[in-house]
Amino acid sequence: MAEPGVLALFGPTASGKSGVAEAIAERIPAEVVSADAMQVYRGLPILTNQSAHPSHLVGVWPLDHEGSVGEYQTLAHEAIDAALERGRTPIVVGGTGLYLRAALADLALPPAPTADVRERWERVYDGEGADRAHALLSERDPEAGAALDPNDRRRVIRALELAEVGRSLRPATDRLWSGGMRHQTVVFGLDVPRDALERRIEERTRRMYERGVEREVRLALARPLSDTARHACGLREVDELPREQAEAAIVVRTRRYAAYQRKWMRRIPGLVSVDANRPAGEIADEILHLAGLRQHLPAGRAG
RNA sequence: GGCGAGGUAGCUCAGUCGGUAGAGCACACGGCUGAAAACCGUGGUGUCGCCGGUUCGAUUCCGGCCCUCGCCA
Repeated sequence: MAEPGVLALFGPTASGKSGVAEAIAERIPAEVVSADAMQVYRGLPILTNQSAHPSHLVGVWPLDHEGSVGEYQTLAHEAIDAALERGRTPIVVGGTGLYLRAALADLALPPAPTADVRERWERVYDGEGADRAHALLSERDPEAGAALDPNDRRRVIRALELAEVGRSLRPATDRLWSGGMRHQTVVFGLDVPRDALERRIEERTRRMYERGVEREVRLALARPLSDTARHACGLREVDELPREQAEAAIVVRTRRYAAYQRKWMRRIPGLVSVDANRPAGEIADEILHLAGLRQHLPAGRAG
């Protein structure tokens, strides 16, 4: 059996993904590739919980850059392929389900909109109403119209943009999770019981303040921010609320995000679930064993 | 101790001129194709503080008690 070319790690916030990736990288020649829509940004390392361990696609975009999955996909493919060429195992570590998927597969992403086209459809949606915009969409792209709720402003506008250039938001093929991977890949899901995760989230939030998020956020907000970066969990809370309230609000938001990530975990086909409520080294050993990868430097740990 | 306000969902609160109740947030579930830590959809999870009275029927009206907050002692 061929050894897997790519390892992927997915799990909710605070499930210990980066620690496990790091432990794997200590055991085999590997390179970590991040699949996280917020850690790609440079300037909020504490808030977005960037790890000190070297990793591709962490901190590569300035905060005023309007990022996208499409752009990320290209960069991720380059990083993964380059690591393979160096004879190292890429470990794709993600928090963001869509980004992880884009890194591993070849999503046929439709073209990006031009600014004026988007603006025009936004005006239609906001000016003539959701129902009118949705009706217009149903005329031009009945399939997309049927699939979307008129209230889904973002997608209705996007679908109208695509219809204008002869594309569709609803291509018949290339469903999000049905396509194949670009390389031989095993995806591991890190599983942590909810109450344990809750404690880790609380702990992490407290530490963010000890490490100086308030200053970090103040500096970030003093400069232009893209809409994407503006949505980082906790940015508003740290800025607008006193510490105690902000901490509570961030814990709630992070918990909700973790639930959302668990949802993604459930729909990744072939995901191998791993108990992550134990030391990172143990998890790394199990993952390497399950993936059929031999450890190169078992030194003091050989069994 | 006296006066006043209040006790309804996990939280903040609305409401029922007597027919066992509903918003926001939280939570659960589902969707998602160049914004994904985003966006959209579905779902009410409840001893209406406790005990008694009036009533066919009380969370609602009456009495008592308990608790919280404020003001005065």
